[in-house]
Amino acid sequence: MSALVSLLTCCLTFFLLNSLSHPFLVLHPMTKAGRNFGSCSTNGTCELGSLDEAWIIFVSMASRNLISWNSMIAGFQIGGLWQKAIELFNEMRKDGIDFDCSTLISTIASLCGINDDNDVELGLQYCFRLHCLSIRTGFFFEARVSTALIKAYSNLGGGVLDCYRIFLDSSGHWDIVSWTGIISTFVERIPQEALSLFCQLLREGWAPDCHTLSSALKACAGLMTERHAAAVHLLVIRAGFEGDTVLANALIHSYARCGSIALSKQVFDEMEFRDIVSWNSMLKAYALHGQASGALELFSKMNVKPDAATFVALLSACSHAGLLVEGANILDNMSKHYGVVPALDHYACVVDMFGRAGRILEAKNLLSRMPMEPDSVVWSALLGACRKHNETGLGKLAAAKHMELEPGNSLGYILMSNIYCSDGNFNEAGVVRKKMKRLRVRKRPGLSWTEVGNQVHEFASGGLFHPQREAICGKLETFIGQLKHLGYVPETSLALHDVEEEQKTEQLYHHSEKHALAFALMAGSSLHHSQAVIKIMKNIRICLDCHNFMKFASKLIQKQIIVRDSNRFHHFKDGECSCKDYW
DNA sequence: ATAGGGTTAG
Repeated sequence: MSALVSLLTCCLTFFLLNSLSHPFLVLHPMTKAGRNFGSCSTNGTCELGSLDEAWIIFVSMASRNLISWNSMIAGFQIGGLWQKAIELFNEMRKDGIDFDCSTLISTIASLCGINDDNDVELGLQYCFRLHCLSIRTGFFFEARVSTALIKAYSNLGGGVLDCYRIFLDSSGHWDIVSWTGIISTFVERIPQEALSLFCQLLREGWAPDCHTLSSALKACAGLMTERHAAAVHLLVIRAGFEGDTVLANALIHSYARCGSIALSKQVFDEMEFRDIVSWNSMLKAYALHGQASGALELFSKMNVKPDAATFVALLSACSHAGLLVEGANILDNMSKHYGVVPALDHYACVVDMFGRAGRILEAKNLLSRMPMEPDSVVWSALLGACRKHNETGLGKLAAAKHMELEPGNSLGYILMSNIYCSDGNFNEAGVVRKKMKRLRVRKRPGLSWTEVGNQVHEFASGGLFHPQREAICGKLETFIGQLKHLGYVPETSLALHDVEEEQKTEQLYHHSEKHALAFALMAGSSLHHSQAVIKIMKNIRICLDCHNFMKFASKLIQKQIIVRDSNRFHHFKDGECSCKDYW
């Protein structure tokens, strides 16, 4: 009898394996025995035919062993059918079958398949229950179980601290995979912590592998610290992972985000096998730095079939550089020549492109010509354009649409209020502000970072929180005085409130990037902290005044200032910006 | 036989 169960289980596994050899699924022939199942690619969906066949065998089995159950759950997990996986796990427990840690791992991992916001709450509940169950049964202390839990919580938007708690609770059972799991949880939200965990891992004598290293590189990309990226690059070389395509892709991305596009190109050129991500990463690097010609030239050399991301990169490059004709052509031809149908993000790029250039009408026409309903990103592109070119009528419509589609996002409210302000209609502006307050919509606080003396310093708007606030404000004041002699005039027309002129100026002076620059200058006056280039990164877009400020500053201090805002890079040098004031 | 971590994101 048990021989029959084994045989059927083998069949089931066979079908599952079959379901995994779908082209969307990547098999890893080099992985160790027992992990020959492969994994889903990001857009991968399983060929359900074979999964169905596995299911038929599963239900027809008169008796099942633990492996049959586990395989079936794992099949659902890899196929992204998380409800089915949970259901089967529950059924298994109802039948009184003892599960093992593989069962738990697959069930927990299935929760990573949740991609509908409406299911998140439920997913978190399942996650918590499985977490408790793991602790009760002792399986929690299997590194694979706790790592799966970390990933599942993290994917469901759970708190980083909750994830970290799991990591700490399972201490003593860590391996390099659990380290990578917790690092990648931090990377998205608190890159500095991710990097510090990576350092801790090194100090404790663990050997990072390709997975760990690429997470670490992503953290460097987030932090904009080239020094760190270069250090991790050295580790990559020392560990002999130079041939790893994913790692090289991470390096390209990371160097580009750190402002060193030349290093990105070097990594790209030295690669032996470039995949679609390599090309796209390099194209995105050019787009990020406003080098549209570089992007177009690289695209012409591309020997891999372009995908949707390729065209987002190209279109955003055109948008950043104001190449209207090229951009419009690309949008028109991408479907015809390359079989990639324009999606929302492509339209958003082109609406943004026209809008930036002041061709509001074309932006608006494109928006109404789109074959699908514009989403909030498209509307926000139009909104930005309306603000830049004082198109108040259309701006109000765009802001209203944005508020409707994303009532929790401050953007629509703020721009709407700005439009009223620039019209001098302060009453209406106040109404919008109040509505925002009533709905408890918070503006995303502006933050800037800069690295001084091997430390990354964070600045909030208004200089709040920084221990040297007083000194920074003092420095800023004298510095602004000097800039005014060079011709700097504060740009107050876009300030947010209906307050007196003087107060507006006051608020402008406290934008976080100005504080960051003042701090870098203070530190730079002591010789051992003097830097050739000052790099500042910012979480939201740089405003017109700060942009102007940085131009004058670069002239005054005779140093290059590089600002990375949420959108792109600005290289300020001798009073000018690489974006040619077009952004 | 089944089982955890990585690269493009405005």
